[in-house]
Amino acid sequence: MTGQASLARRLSAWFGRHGRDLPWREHRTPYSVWVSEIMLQQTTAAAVRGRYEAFLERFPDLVALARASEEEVLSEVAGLGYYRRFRAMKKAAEQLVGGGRDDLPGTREELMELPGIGFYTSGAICSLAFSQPVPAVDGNVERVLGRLHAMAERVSSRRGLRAFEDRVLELMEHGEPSTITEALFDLGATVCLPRSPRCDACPLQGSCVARQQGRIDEFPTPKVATTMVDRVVVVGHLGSRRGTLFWRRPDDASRMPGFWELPECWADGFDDGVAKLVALVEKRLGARIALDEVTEMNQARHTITRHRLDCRLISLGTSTACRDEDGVLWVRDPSEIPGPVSTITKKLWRRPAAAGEA
DNA sequence: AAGACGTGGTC
DNA sequence: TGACCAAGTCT
Repeated sequence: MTGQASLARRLSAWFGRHGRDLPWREHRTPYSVWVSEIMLQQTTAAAVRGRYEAFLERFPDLVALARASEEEVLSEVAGLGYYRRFRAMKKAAEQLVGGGRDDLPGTREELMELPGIGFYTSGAICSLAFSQPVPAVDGNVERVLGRLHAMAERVSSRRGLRAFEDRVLELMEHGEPSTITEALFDLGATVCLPRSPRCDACPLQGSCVARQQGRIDEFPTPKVATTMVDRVVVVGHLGSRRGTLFWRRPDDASRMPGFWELPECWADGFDDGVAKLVALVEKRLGARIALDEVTEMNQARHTITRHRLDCRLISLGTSTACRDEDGVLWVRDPSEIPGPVSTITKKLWRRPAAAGEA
């Protein structure tokens, strides 16, 4: 009651003075909120800053997004990671426009029926775009409220999420929903930091249970670290009169579906990877590749989720006769590719080592 | 409910 | 360097 009202008031006042100035807060429509929320999923504000405006310029509204090709959309966001979210967003736009709409629906239930929109994003759209009292519990909110109330649960469980949403709802009874949402984001991002929080700058310091108990570092309860796996990725450079071979990853690939890349093969060891890569390329192109001696052209490190990758670019020589088929392209430079290009391929290509000639 | 999915930045 | 983190969703 008065406790919650006081928290909401302090939070709102703090936000008025210390809230961040961000591009996606300038003019807000349901569509622009949606776009920014998708881009910001598991992605730093710094990374999104450089991409948000270009995206909105290229796809200004729901109808433009629905009309665009998936290749165009992925090209616009290549490098941001977690590409399923953008494919889902594109599908959702098609569904909505195909159903005769020209903007997002205004209820959490309808929003959550759309691909790529879950509890968090539906709450963000409802509170930020429609000023509805619907919680949007992200990592910031989990940390701020987890410490404030010394909550042992995590939002990863259904019960945990419910508990956090209930706390946000209490605040929203005493404050403007969009202000509460953004204040919690910003407090988490600039004051209630994961490590070394700046508690002396916090408007809620007097009410923070974790702080009173000297247990700030115990909330949220740490996740179990996932163990990393080392793999080798052998990547092949195959030339012809028309340039270098690139191909398109299948639409049902678990990683980076629809992205263009130099042929690559994951393996436990280099030699193993080379053999697999040669077999793969021969099979798909119907070509014959004779490697008497492997020449390494470039090398790079890359990480994909829990995989630590040692990426090696090797020369597969020059092909004379290759059949053309869908999803295969010969180009002089990756920039000529009419679609999104895999980051590994870009890393290996960008730094053609001294021996890049073959 | 745990694990997959990208990438870049920080301490 | 390595561990951890960033406005999550889906299976």
